[in-house]
Amino acid sequence: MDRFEELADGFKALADPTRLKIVALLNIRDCCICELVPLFGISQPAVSRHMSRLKQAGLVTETRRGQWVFYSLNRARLADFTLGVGALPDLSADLQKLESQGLLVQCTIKTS
Amino acid sequence: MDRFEELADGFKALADPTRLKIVALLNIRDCCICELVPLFGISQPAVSRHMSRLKQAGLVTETRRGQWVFYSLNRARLADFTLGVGALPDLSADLQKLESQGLLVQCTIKTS
DNA sequence: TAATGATATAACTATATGGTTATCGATCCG
DNA sequence: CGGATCGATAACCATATAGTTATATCATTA
Repeated sequence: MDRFEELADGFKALADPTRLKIVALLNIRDCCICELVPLFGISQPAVSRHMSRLKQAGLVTETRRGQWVFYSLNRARLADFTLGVGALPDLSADLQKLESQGLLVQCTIKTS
Repeated sequence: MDRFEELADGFKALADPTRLKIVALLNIRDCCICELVPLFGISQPAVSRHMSRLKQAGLVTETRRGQWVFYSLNRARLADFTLGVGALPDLSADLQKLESQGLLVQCTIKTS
């Protein structure tokens, strides 16, 4: 696969509004699938597959903590496509809404 | 359409290796369709539609000169998606190959 | 061990995408 | 005007994508 195909694949991973929102959210805080589901109007498997796509593009990494899998933004990789994270709208309000609804996971388990 | 959809549309325009090559080429020199066709293994209508996609995303502008339509890179717009043009491989060699084959248009008509 | 909860995967559907060939429109030139 | 060239559009086809529901996998906990 030549460089253009590699780059195109990366852009494909970013070429979806839901995945861009995921990136914007992970820029604020590591999240697990169950936190993201109520934010988007889509099913858990749909969120999971979006995350797989981001993972395959190297844009996120995962860490299992107990029964949850937390996803982190790979900012260095994101920079490869030089999407300035600052260019994304701030979604703090959405997270705050989740928190006010008690939907944020309070994970006390240490990273394995 | 919210900001995320707008951004996603822009990334979609960049999420194709042929279009990335077109961007890389336009970064070197304005081109018309007939110059690009022999560079890619695809038909003239296919190149034309790729260009439409880039045009719709605001990434290129067109200028008719006689029977040719020259396309220019909108670098400011490209910066919106902050793809550093420098991140793209240099395709000068391809253009030189075209030139050596006499396939570059020598347009003497002034911009209308 | 059994039940529960979080993710991932499978199978399916509808739409989007990227290619083709055929054809239309516009411009230039004899 | 008539022919030739460049580009755009139309119609079609194959594949990719993003969603769904159902189910499997893995970890926690009673």
